[in-house]
Amino acid sequence: MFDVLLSHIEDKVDLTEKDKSELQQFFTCKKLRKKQYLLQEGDVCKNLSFVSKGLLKSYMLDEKGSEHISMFAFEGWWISDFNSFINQEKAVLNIDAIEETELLTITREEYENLMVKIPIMDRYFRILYQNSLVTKDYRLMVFNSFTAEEKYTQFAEKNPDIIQRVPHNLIASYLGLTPETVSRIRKKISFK
Amino acid sequence: MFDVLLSHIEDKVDLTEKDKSELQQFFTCKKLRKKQYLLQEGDVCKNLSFVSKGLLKSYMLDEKGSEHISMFAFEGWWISDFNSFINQEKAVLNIDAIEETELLTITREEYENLMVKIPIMDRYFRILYQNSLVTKDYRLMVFNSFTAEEKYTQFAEKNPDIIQRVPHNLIASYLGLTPETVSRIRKKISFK
DNA sequence: CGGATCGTTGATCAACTTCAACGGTCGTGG
DNA sequence: CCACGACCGTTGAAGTTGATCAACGATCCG
Repeated sequence: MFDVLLSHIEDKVDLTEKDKSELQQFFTCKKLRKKQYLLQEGDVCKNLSFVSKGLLKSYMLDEKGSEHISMFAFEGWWISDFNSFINQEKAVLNIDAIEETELLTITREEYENLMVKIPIMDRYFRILYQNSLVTKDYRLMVFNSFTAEEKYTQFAEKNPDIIQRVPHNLIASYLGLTPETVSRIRKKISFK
Repeated sequence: MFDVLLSHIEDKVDLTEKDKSELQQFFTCKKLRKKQYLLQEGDVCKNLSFVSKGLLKSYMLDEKGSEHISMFAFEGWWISDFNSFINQEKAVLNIDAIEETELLTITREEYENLMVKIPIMDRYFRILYQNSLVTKDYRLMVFNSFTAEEKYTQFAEKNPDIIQRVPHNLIASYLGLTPETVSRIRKKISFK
């Protein structure tokens, strides 16, 4: 499972053999069953987690108790309540496993140490965050400008794999729509 | 104006005297009048720009020609169509100056060279992007979960300075609301 | 088998938008 | 230096999109 992380890092930066052997000790392996929490709101998010296998979702709960999904995390993705992790404040997000999941986690403190010990990791995370910002910018644009139908169709086009793997009600939540609305949109576009 | 950038960088990382003297040559100074474009959609975003003075907005236009503001950039902020800048694809955003503005800009190529020549800049941008992600995550949560009134009131609380400086119709656009709705919300909350 | 989960459909409802009109202020060019 | 136009904020009335509420069938899993 550690090799998933290594190859993910080596996609972005070059690691020496020394880097590779040092890297591993910063991370702890963790397994989650379906529906198991990685983080609950109110707690401080202690770890940044790399998904080596499985699938999770992060979401906030509104006053009525319904979920608003902020992201899915597949193999090769990182997940946390990022504000809580970086600033060590209370988490507003919950994170749990949609499928059985294997994680490699690093604490806030070790995250800082990692960059000091292996400076190229600054570059790795710089590039990772750079790409992540592009994605978030796009998603913000979708929320700020698109109709329900546009939201769903662009998502379905860009992410056919996710549509397959994740129940529609979760996709609805991710898009800021109700399951009913998504169902009706799917019906409508199936006529074409 | 260059010292604004320097002090912004030194808030996050330590620079040597050598770093500082080398840094300047990567950047070009640029001035914009009110309403002047920095970028128009369809063009490739050549530069990442640091605002040393003034205020800009970036926005997309919908099919009806109305603006959807994706961000404001004040002194000390960076702005670009980030996807266009990073991937050198066509921009979907327009950027123009709300006030008279002074910028320090760097090209895509020089941005890469900068990191190679001054590796601590990887760390700088890693931290910059890290903070930026926290902000974008929060904004996504607002879009995904909040009502119009909640959007406005949380924005007003967190950004009293922006409310002062930017016309309400632009704030409405930033929040994904109409100016009429914002006006009505303001009226409503003024009763309290 | 029985309960939980998921997707679907219909009817009603609420939030926010759209359209239209108006008054105030600012700044710019004649 | 004044007048005019552009821009901004406000208000009212009507319209629309998507949410809510309720019910039902299908499937999956323990």
